[in-house]
Amino acid sequence: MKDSDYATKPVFVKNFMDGFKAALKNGPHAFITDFSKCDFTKMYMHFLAIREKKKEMTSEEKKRIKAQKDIDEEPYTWATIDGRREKVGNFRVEPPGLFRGRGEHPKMGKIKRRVVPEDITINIGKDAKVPEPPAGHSWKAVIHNDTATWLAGWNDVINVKDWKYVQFGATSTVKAESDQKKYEKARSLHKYIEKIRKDYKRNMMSESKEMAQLAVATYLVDKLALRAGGEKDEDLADTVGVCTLRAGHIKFMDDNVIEFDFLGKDSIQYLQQHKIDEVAYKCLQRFVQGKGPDVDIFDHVDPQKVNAHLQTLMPGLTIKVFRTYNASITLDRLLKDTKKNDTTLQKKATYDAANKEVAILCNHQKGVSKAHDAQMEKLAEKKKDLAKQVAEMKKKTDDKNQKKKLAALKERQSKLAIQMNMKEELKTVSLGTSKINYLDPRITLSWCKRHEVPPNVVFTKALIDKFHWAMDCEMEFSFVQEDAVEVKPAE
DNA sequence: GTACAGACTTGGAACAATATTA
DNA sequence: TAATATTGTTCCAAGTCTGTAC
Repeated sequence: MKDSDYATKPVFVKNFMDGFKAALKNGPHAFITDFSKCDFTKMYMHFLAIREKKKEMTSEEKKRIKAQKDIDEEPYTWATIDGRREKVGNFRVEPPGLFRGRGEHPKMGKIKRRVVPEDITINIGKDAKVPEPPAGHSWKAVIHNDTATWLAGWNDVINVKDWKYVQFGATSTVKAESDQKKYEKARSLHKYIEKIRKDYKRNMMSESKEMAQLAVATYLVDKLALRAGGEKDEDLADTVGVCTLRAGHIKFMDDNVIEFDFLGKDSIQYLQQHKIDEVAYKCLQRFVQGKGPDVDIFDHVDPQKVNAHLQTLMPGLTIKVFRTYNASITLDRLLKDTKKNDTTLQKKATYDAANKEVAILCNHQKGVSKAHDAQMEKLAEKKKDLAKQVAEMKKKTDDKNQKKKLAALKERQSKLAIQMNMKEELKTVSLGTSKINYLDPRITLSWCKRHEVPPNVVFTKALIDKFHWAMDCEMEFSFVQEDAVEVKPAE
């Protein structure tokens, strides 16, 4: 924490000091009140030393320790549901520490106290043996709710209204079934999408402000894959989604182009310009008219209303289904460009390019790694060096292998160029999130079958396990069902 | 209709393991 | 073979959405 930039944020420092002072209040160190006079170097060095020691261990030592840890934890990693023994996801409670809220979170730096057995509610079958709490302790409660899938839970110690749950792991039947349902729902949206698009285009012109806002909000959700944007408490970071967009978050440019600039989930900036539907553009101008930058654009609707309207058009449809639908159908469409005779490596590049497109659509970002610039510089050095080698080789007219060597050098040059390009382009784009949450695995796996690409080229072991339910999908699987008519993306 | 608790999914960062390069 | 880069996994914060109570 010391070398992260949290320690430079006043809110963080204040919250931390409030907690720290309270902890010291009745002891011999109660005189400590000023953060700037505190020197945590000794503690820092201590933890640094532990980390160094870990690094120095031989891989055999590391393996031995890991194996022992696995044995110790084994009893806690399984639970039985409907007679099946299945993997538990997060079986450990969260350890004490300092709260690391994202963005400008008003509670960042608060001390997260230890969670004790007395905080924990156990949810277990009526006749099952209740796990023993640690000696001298007892559980807060033991309940038998067989309509919920969580195994244990406690009130979060920072946002007390929130609950934290112990859940089954990604490979479990409950998770697999719900994942499957999610993708089937997104897939069936395709059958309704034309009707829905017609509906919102018509309603944009409605006299009713609520109807018009409903329509424009749905349009933005469909076209830009934005999130719903529920109302948030004051004591959380100020982030927004469609329904909570404020006038200051959009700028009207020429030619029906709108610039969106707001902080979304996890305080990730959404900064994109889009040419949008002419009527929607005019509607938005009307919605913001006379409003200051801090006033809601969609003051007549909220996610509940949008979802209720969507459900009049398709059973079970909600805003987030559009994200899944548009992500999956984009992958489906782009993978069609895969060339039959390409090498596996080239096919993977096609896949990654499609994946990247989806990540940009969903605005999945990551921070630029600290080493990025240095790494790029290194590659640039390499590029220079290669250029020099090429120039020298060109002079060696007496070398009978000159042509061959030159070709090899050129090949290395082009590979390096592609590598540099990719690295720069992906420095802020996160590909993993859409793979885990938005892309129907059957699109990927059927593509693997058709193009003879082993699944582990595009999926990690954990993902292959998570998507076990999709492994035996048909080679001809198509996200767009056969009986569906052709539909173009939202304009 | 609205507010809120409850339950579950989604998300980036940190950390760990593995692969690649010098 | 060590240093560095890349890939994979874990952690836990932060969303969405449903059901219920008034």
